[in-house]
Amino acid sequence: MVTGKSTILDVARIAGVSTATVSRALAHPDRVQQATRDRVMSAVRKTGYRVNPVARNLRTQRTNVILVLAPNLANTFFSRILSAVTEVAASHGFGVLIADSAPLGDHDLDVMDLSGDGRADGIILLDGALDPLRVTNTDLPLVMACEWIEDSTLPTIAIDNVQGARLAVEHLSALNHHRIAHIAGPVGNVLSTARHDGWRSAMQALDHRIEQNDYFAGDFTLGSGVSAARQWLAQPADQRATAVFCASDECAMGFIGHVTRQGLRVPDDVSVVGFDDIDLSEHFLPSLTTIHQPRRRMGARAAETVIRLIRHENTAGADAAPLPVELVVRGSTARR
Amino acid sequence: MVTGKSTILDVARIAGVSTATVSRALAHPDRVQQATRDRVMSAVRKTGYRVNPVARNLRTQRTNVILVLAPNLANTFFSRILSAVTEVAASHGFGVLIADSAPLGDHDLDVMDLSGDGRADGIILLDGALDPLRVTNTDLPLVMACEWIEDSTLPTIAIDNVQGARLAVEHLSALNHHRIAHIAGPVGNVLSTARHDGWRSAMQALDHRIEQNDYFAGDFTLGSGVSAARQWLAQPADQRATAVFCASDECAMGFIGHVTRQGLRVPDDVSVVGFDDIDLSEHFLPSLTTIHQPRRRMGARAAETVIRLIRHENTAGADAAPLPVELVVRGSTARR
DNA sequence: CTGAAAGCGCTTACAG
DNA sequence: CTGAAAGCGCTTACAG
Repeated sequence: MVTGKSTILDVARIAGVSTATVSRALAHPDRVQQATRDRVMSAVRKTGYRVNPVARNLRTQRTNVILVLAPNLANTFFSRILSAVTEVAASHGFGVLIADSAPLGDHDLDVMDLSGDGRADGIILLDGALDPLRVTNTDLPLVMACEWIEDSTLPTIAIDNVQGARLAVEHLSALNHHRIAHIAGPVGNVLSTARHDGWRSAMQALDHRIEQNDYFAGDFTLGSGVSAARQWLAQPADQRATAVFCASDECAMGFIGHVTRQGLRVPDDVSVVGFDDIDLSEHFLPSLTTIHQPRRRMGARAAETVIRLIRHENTAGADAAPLPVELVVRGSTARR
Repeated sequence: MVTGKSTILDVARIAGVSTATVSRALAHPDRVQQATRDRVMSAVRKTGYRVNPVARNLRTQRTNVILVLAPNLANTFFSRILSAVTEVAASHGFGVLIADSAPLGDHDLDVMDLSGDGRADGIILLDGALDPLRVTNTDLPLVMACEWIEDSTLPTIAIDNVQGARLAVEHLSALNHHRIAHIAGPVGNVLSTARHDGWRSAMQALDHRIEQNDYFAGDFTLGSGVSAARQWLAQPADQRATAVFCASDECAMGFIGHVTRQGLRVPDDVSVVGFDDIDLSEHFLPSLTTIHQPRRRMGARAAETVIRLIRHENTAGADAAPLPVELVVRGSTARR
């Protein structure tokens, strides 16, 4: 019997008790007499009453929700992280709300925004390009995950991107490749920078010269893999890098797709390594050699960390060592 | 100069005005004298004040947010829909919050939940398995998108799934395939059912018999494509379907990946059609023939519809005809 | 075990 | 143009 939205007062009237009792019957059933509780519950059913979360939040100063701010929901990389966050949060009694952080960058969020206090008890920020001071009003616990902010002291869950790049380069080098090109991620992004650095330093450590044409700009997308492939193909065949390390799996797939359609073969004509190990990588043709990121663990750890912060529990180890990455050798790389 | 969280009262005191004036200076600058406004703004800056959205929502009974409930954030299919929703919403002054609808199915959300009134002004529900009566407290405008609920009168934005399946089958038939198998989506899902029906009726209309072994259970995932491929391969080579229509692109990629790794070739040995046209489909090897869904348009239309509902504007045409699908012929299908 | 009352942080008629 | 006051829908000490 649902009729319009009813408040706690409606329920109280029907049950013949005070609103305080209704509230207690719902939140602390043991603190109200059995008979009273029954009357309340029946009134709740009769009215279809549900507590207004906003009113409750305002009163209790808690929301039991964690807000996740992601830079790009169109990036398949985040999905598994989000589901891990949701799971862990649920097991601690928190709900998870997700918002695209891109709009926040544009607008002026000085005074009003999606993320402010009151809507959430804590924030997980996946976007290293956002100024966290602008994201939240001072007091809200905030943890960074995946990306990070240089010189900040925020608790951060991330992998060792430099090491990931190094593993890729060493693998290729061990297969006798010396000319190893790199297709980078978006300029300015911390992940791009770290992977780029890892590539450069590993090349140097192995005494492989980096040719001027072996760096390709990109942005993690399929499309950027395609356009890098075009540029690479435009180089004289005998002067091309024999292997390519891509800043993301999607980019690698774009590269392989284009190059293959142009008649070359991977890995026979060129070896390719990705980064991320998204679900599709093992099913791609050829299956993709890549750097595995523990996405579930990152999500879970991020959730645990904010929750601990929210509860003022010991946070030691929160910003501990980066999570380990792993080289997964599959079909897109071969001995030269 | 940010020091703890400050309230409107702090600002008022510093500016030497009432809280009413602070509120007005922020929300309706034109209604307060220039000089006063300046004092308020400077106090705002000094305190780092941001309005508490929860308090405002409670007072105004509006949130300016739209909540999107998605069944599975790990499904790459939703990302583009979500970004379209976010864009359109932003252009109308609404923020978008996203939540995983899966946990809602489990728990008892009779009394408290993520989606209740107060947190959002309207809901876009992408999950046809959820009972919308339980999702929202009566009054919140709700529109279904992608999936729908049989026999409900909710405004619904969807494509013609039966027609999509039909296009796939007709394409394959025109390429001289008569044995066209189907790998289905999850049982009970409206999309699965519609695509399955479309396959069956198209086969019938074309006078192609459906062999008992030509239906494979699945669930839209890569993995389900792989296991269908195993079953298909287990059939005697001369008794297998020569073409497969998959309920999703991911499933098709899983099928192609496995079958190729087992030494067969697509499309030479078997033609495959997917459904969705996700970003990767054109880059996959072979590129995937599939049914294109206008994901951006669906997201945009869903957003426009809820917003119109929220504003009590004319909703005519909201549940108009389904959006058109389109066959995209690429490399995974060939003449038999 | 239950109720009256205060208060969470805002906004908005209503006066002036 | 500005302020005092009420009220959005709850919860929680505090009495009884």
